[in-house]
Amino acid sequence: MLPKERILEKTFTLFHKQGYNATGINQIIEEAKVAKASFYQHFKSKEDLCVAFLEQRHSFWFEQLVKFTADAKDLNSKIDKSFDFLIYMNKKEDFRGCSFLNILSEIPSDNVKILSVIQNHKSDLQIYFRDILKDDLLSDHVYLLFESCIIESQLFKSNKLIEQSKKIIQTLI
Amino acid sequence: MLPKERILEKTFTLFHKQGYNATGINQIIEEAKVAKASFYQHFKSKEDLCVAFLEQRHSFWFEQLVKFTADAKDLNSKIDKSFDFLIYMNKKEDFRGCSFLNILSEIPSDNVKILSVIQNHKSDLQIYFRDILKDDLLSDHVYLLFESCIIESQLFKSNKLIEQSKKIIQTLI
DNA sequence: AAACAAACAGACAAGTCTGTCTATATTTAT
DNA sequence: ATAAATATAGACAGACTTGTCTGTTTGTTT
Repeated sequence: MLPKERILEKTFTLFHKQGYNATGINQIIEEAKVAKASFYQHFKSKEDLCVAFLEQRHSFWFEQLVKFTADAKDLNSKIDKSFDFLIYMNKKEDFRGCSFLNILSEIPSDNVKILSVIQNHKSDLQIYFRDILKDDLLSDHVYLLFESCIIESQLFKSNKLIEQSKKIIQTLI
Repeated sequence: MLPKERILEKTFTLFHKQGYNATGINQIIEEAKVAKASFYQHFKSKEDLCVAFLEQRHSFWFEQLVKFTADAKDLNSKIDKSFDFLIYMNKKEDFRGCSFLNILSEIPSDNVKILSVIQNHKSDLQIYFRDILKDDLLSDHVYLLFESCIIESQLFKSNKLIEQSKKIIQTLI
């Protein structure tokens, strides 16, 4: 496995687990067993690594979501399974929430480079629901519930409001 | 004005504007014109200051919300005005979002002291909607929309999804 | 006026961080 | 095999962090 791959692999777990600011370059290169000079050959800065991380996380997350909801036959169960995906991820990742929203809170608000990667990710999620539901108001509605489900389950370390949202959506569609 | 008050006043703006980790004790005491030894006489650690900040922010925020929605005559306009409050705050505070959720993303997930202050704040918000709407499912529904409105307007620096939520809620009540 | 408490300035410890550098070693390609 | 690219270890700069400490000055209360 190449150094760059080892860096990205370690970054993937550490940034998500500890957050951006709490994870130092030194920890990453130590655990990835890569020299510091090698690190800076592949990534010109920590910010650069952050962008690479978010792009990787974007692909990973959507792949998992699509896979998880693949066997849903109708529109209704597709949405339902999407919320089950959150429960699945909470268990898998111990209620650490959304890397994108977490990093949003960690960067200064004028960091356009990172901000736009986060915005793109969430726009794609909005589109995901729009493609399923074919209705702007309804899909935004579901998107907003989905987003708060991520936040609230991270905050209270509980899936309670996800279950509540599933009930709510039953009354909508 | 006493040193402790000057500290809290500066902390109030700096923590909200720059975030918790990006704001150092040194900056706070310098701008508050307080000696470092004096600071540590009033607050035993930065974490201690963070709790004091969040408690102050909690009072401030709810006071503002109650005042803003005070003249709403019926249930429907009370909710509507609550969402208008978000637009008002976004303008006033330049889309910096929720201090509680921002700090949630900045602290390690095992910091129970700070976490519980954040949880209490959000529980009170949940109760706020429950008291207005007297219906668990509906109030949770509105609470979840409200929460995502805060997040999304911070992310996209736009009130668009707040307006969208107001439309959505018209169809619910 | 004397005594006590509180605030002051600012040096300092001990650690963190990102990013640069030198110099050596290993791998890959021609 | 020779040359070029890539990886290594690790010292180092320079700036930051929180928190402690000493010693001085101000203000209040008795």
